[in-house]
Amino acid sequence: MLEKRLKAITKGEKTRAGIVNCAKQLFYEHGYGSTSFSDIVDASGLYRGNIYHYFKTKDEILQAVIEQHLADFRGLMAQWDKEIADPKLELLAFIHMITGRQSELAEYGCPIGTLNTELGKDRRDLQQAARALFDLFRDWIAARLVEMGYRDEAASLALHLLGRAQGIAVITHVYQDAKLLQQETGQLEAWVNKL
Amino acid sequence: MLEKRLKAITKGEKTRAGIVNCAKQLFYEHGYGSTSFSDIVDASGLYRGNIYHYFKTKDEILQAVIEQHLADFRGLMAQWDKEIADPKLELLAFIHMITGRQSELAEYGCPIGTLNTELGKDRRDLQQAARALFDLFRDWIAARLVEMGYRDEAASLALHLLGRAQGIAVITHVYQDAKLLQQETGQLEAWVNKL
DNA sequence: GTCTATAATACGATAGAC
DNA sequence: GTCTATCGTATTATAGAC
Repeated sequence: MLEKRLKAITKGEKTRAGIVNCAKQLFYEHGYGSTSFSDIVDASGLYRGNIYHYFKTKDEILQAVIEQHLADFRGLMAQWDKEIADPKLELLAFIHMITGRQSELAEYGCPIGTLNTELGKDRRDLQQAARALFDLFRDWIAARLVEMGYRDEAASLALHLLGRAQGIAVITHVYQDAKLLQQETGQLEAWVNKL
Repeated sequence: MLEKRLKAITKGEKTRAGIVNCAKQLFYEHGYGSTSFSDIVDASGLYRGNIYHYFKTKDEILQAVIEQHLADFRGLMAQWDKEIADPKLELLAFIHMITGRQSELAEYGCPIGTLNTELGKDRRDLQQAARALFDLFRDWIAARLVEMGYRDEAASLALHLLGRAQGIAVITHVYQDAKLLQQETGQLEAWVNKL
């Protein structure tokens, strides 16, 4: 029992995390609707009943996937906040993240944008949860802009930056061309530098 | 027989057009994957076999829907070309189209962007056809920019404008807020005016 | 060209043994 | 917590009468 309390990750939690990570990747690559429960079963190497032991429905898996995305990005932002003092350089780090993931973006689009776009059409209940991913970036960007001296404009400037990034992701995905991403992120960097 | 040749639209063509228009709306509102064949049956008021008489598969319906979109937008562009002499004012008409459709965009996103995003994930064969919608706008915008004196930059500026429009559509859809669209299109208009 | 019945399969979800 | 078998439904598509 002591051992159990000391160990941060139990076996069950590890299994659960494996399911979530498999589903996260599948949902990203094929979309939520196009990923079947059996796809998750096959990719995870587990059995159907085993997965249903952790999640009552496929929708619940998506909820966990969204929370995992949130945790991932919060980790990234915490790292930026820790390592980079200048808020403008932090915003450039955000753009650098996009260029660093250019091949994935060209193949599957933006993980948070494509998810919200899919769910926004006829699963608004779930899209409301996925929207938190946009809020996370919007608020973090706005906070950096406040640090830079922008006050009233911070919120709208943050959405502008986020929108530009989304537009770049869509174009890159549609044309599956990372070169387009590089051209456009260059202009977005210039926009940030002029702030 | 003479009568048949003189009539531009036969009964069969009218039925076919009805199917395509129903499917176009359903695909836009709910996505291609989430729209079942039965949904199209119900919305069209026809019978299953009747629809299968015109289209062998659901994918074929999508092909026809994409061609309908192409025809719709070609019609719009032809109208702009006819009525507006100044190429810069034509680009502003393009942006004005976006603001004019703000409520649909907030509810369902951009019809061509969301379609390409969905198909780009695991139906690349169909996305290749849907990409023609992006090409249509890209080429039309680039042609206007050439008229304005831009030569080498026309292609990349066209993709920039298209990307910005897509980004605005995504943000508007995610937050289901037409006000955001108005703010951002205002900035995009300013960008065009500065050209 | 219009209509109905149904095939064949994939889906999410459940039951219950171990 | 691990595994298998199966239910009920929805799916795309076909067959064939009218």
